[in-house]
Amino acid sequence: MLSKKTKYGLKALTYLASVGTKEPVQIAEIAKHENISQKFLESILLTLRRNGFLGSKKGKGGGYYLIKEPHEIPMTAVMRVLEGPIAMVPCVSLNFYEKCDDCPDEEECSVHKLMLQVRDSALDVYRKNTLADLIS
Amino acid sequence: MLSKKTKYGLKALTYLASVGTKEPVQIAEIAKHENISQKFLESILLTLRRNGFLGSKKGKGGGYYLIKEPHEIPMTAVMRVLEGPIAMVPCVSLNFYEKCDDCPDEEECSVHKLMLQVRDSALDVYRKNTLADLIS
DNA sequence: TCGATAATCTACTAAAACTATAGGGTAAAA
DNA sequence: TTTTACCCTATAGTTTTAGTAGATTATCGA
Repeated sequence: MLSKKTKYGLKALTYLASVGTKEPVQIAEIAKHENISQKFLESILLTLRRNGFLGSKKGKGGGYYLIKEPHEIPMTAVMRVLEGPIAMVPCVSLNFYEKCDDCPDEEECSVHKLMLQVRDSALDVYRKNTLADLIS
Repeated sequence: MLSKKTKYGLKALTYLASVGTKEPVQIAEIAKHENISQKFLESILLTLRRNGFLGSKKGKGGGYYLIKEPHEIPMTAVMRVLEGPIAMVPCVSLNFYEKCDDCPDEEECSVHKLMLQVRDSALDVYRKNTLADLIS
């Protein structure tokens, strides 16, 4: 299940992209437009800023804005920051690999075999979608 | 993240399939072979039985066994029973559809648009894999 | 320059939900 | 009467989803 954090984060990014301008947009405006708890959104936008997706400006006329162009923001990057690993099991993760402690042989493991395919197919989708593709 | 319930369930099914025979296999044997907490596995096998994947036999010589042939068990069915909906958001779920209460227009929603593709790609994988495909 | 105001930033807390597991007893089959 | 699945309950731990309180920084008007 997709976490609300990711859901809200995606919606916020989409909103910022759809606004188009590089002018800062206030948290309150995003929260209201997308029906998101403002305080929760606050922390989400913060992590998006810390990870290089957003810039921010304090004080009057402040807010958040996209640093890059929407078509330069692949969903792989967004998902990894908001939702974590794309793989459903650490043993098939590209960026967060971990060996299963219960599994003696990865090559023989049915879960590994299946989840490798799932990861690849999800990766395909996330790679071919940028933020620009999600705006209608 | 894949739950351990699903992981263990898949491993148990794979083990039963790899044994080949229709003879009942005890919970303890499966648990030991796959390094699974026996008590936890117990409840997992129970739900697999209730959902028509396994048969069981009590008493001496009892245990669990596959009801169908491995190639007749698609991963879609297994995943839906163990992990729940394949979709990451209810609004793109085929079998568990629910409207988002915060989202005014699904057609315009970026999350909807992205997760629809993710669902379809995952569905592809699960549909073309049966239990038989996971045995090496 | 000095405050007032507007906004982000930070840390702490907490309720709720979910996950994984353990315990103990019941029922049925051999 | 032994062996096994079955069933119910509890619980520790983790994650999620926020809410609260205030600090910090930038802008603007006087």
